[in-house]
Amino acid sequence: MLHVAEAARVSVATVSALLNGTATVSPELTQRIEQAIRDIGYKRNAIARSLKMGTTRTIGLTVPHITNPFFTDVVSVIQQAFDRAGYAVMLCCTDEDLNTQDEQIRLLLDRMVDGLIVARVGDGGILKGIVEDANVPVVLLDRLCEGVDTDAVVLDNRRAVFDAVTYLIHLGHRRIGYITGTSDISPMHDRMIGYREALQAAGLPVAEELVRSGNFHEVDGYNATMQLLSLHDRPSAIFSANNPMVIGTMKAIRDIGLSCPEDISVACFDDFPWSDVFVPQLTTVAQPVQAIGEQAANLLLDRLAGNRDAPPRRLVLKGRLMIRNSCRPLGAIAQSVSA
Amino acid sequence: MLHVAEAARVSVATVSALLNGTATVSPELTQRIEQAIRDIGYKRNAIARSLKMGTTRTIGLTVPHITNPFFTDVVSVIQQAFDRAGYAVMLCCTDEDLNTQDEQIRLLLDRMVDGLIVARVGDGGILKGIVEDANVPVVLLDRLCEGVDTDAVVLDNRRAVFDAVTYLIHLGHRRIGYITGTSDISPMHDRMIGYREALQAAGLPVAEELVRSGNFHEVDGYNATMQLLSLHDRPSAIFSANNPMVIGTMKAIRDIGLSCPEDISVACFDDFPWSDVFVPQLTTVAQPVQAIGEQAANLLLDRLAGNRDAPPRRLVLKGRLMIRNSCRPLGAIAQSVSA
DNA sequence: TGACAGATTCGAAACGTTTAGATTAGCGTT
DNA sequence: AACGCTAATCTAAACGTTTCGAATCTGTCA
Repeated sequence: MLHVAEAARVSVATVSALLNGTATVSPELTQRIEQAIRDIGYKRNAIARSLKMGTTRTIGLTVPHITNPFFTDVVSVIQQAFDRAGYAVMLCCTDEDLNTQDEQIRLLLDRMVDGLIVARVGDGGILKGIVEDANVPVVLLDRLCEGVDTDAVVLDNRRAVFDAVTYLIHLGHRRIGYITGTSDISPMHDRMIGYREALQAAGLPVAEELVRSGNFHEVDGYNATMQLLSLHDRPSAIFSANNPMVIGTMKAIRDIGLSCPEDISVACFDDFPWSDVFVPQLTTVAQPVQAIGEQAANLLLDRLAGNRDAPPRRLVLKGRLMIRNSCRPLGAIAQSVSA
Repeated sequence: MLHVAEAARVSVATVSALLNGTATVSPELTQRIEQAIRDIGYKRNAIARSLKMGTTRTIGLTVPHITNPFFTDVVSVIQQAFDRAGYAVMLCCTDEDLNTQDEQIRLLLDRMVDGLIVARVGDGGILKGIVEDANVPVVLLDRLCEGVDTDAVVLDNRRAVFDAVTYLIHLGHRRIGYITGTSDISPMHDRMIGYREALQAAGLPVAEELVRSGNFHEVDGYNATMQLLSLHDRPSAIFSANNPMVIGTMKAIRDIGLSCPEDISVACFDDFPWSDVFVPQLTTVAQPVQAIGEQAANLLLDRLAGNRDAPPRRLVLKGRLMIRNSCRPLGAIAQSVSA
């Protein structure tokens, strides 16, 4: 900017005024300055600007795994929304590890991000302190956090799983395997409640051996399914907690020599584009990813626009059961259906 | 830092020296300073640091679509690599649009990223000028760019498609539909050559009506497949350019009432975790995503480490044909196989 | 004619660091 | 006692902006 100012024979203050439109500058100087900018190929240094202004127009976004299609989609939506608003997005993957998450958040905070969207991992960590300091607004995505009172967008997980399990029960299933993620995050907790309530509502027992948990990876789903399938009285249906884990479930079913839905019915959380192009077409609980991403972005953008001291807002969205053909009717129902 | 210095009764220079280890500071002052840092909860402002140092320890990464699993995986690997090196990653999606890409790159450059990894889109744009200015190192990912001479990591696309099509020919297929992306980017160009060469090597004609192109989206794959399937003499096999497009292909096959591989064989570019868990298990060309991401990161990290004027390096990696059961043998071969 | 208002433009401080070079203190030598 | 050397610390300038308040200029009006 100094060079531009010299070349145009004006002060840097005038260049700045023109660039920001903060004061009127005469046509003549405007012309000279614009010419100088073109000649020099000047680009404003956003770092210096950030330092002075105290805002970077950059936000931080952390997710456990970007390769999980649910997060991929949400990240994509969020990125677009902030892009439209002129913000840059720094993306971090925490790999479901609390220490990693804390490091990443520190990294982002060091770089003075204006706000944070966090699909958190583990419990606690530095997140709580950050929200309490209230220097940078934080929006929780997908997962609430005990004792952290801030804006959040989540699914009605309890209800979503309740509906899915109830659907399986209506098909005649009595022993329904349930594969969950690590229990320390809110969605897994709520979904488990939905599972139990659905069984109870139908007067069915909750058999603890039918509940398995894993750390969200394909291999965890595989192992959990193997365990379920080698039970003496194995389940006739399995509900799996997310996309990577259901892939493990399908592989386990294949490897053990069974097939879906003939021998075992499968449903899972999270829908994806190819859910219905292969055989079996998977019955899933679709999350409104577009809405989730947009709402999270909007909550943060609203804070960034200055609405700092409104009370924390919590948005709860509804999932949608996508019934396809990976679950088959059992017993009497099967007969009436096939009749 | 000023407050810390005051609280510890030292100068800011000493605090800085301690923090950066650029000079020895006495045990006594060290202790006072550390105490003050704890008391105040001081965090160094990376923006001010960046301004002074001229480096942000942040890189920019642009991809056409993060929801394409290929890019998702590569982004994930790259993000991890830079995270390990203490860099932050700003992610942008260009949506296969040159103007968007130019805007995003400008946004990143404004923010003084130290380097750029670009899976480019369209042709030209501001990319060329940036590489020539040589202020920030650029690594091209997946796609080369005419006239832009810089580090790059790409696949041997010609060879990969040559192998895949040759495989189909060996199965007895003679009319092989080919669905490509927009032809202005290098991989699509090279792959097309691979397709033609494979046909020619087998003495087969290249029928132009069997070649269709689309803009990488599911719907484009759907439309292209519909066109291929409604040809008078329809192909017995289809090779589809990427993951979203092959989903469209599978949907079109289903909607038209055919099935794969019985009526039509399908293969595609890019492998993904669930390629082999559903029916049919897709035959694909797997790209070494891990290696691609790591190499791209390494090239850039090397430049960032100061190796600025080494000549541009171009890494060409090999794809791998993953043979599954979405392609069936035809004619005489089919008989000998089933015999 | 002189004072005043409004429109432009400018000088300089500030944002929070890093760092070159100056200063100071401590200590062994001669 | 004077000197030089080393180690520790400090002063102040710089990075590239924004912005406050002051300065200048041009008319206008009493």
